[in-house]
Amino acid sequence: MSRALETALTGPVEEVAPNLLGLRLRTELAEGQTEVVITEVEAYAGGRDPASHAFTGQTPRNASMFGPRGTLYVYRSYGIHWCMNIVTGDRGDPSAVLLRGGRPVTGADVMARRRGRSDHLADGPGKLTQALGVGGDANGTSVFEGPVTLLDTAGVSGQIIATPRVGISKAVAWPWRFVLVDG
DNA sequence: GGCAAGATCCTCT
DNA sequence: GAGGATCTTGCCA
Repeated sequence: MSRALETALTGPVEEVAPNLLGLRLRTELAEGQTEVVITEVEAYAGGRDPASHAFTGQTPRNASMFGPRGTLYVYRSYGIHWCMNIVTGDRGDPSAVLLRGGRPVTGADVMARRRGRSDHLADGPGKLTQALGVGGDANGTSVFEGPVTLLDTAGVSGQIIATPRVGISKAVAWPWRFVLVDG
């Protein structure tokens, strides 16, 4: 694993979240290798964030958010989609970054097969997990060990903008959504 | 044991 | 632009 990557995940989640933009996320499964550049994230600050799933404390569902830094928290959204977070807090601190979107760089054909279409492969939380083949079995695994692996930046340049978060009903005004735009 | 809400996506009009 | 699909979790009785 890369010490630099672990350092990039260390600190207040709202400062760590933009660090993830431009990094690569890779899965290597039977269907083939797929890799995206992370272009959209949201910060969720666990116990001090009313919009976080961990705000009311630890439950069986969100237990992986209380794991060590780099743990994946994967949950089912609206009974249909999977959404993926990377834990950034120390063990016991459920701060995490929701991965909302990415740009395919490797294995776009594999993603298209998984998605059943060739456009909009990973431009949303549910689409990203589907394109990468990530599901509930990845919950609790570490991005430093796989099967979902966080990799260093591909040298992507761009501008980072902060906006309010999407799809939540609490603390909606906090500008904790970060987007990488071409620069 | 029942109920309400949810960090979404796709199709159709 | 609007609405339906679909199901798990957590809370309350």
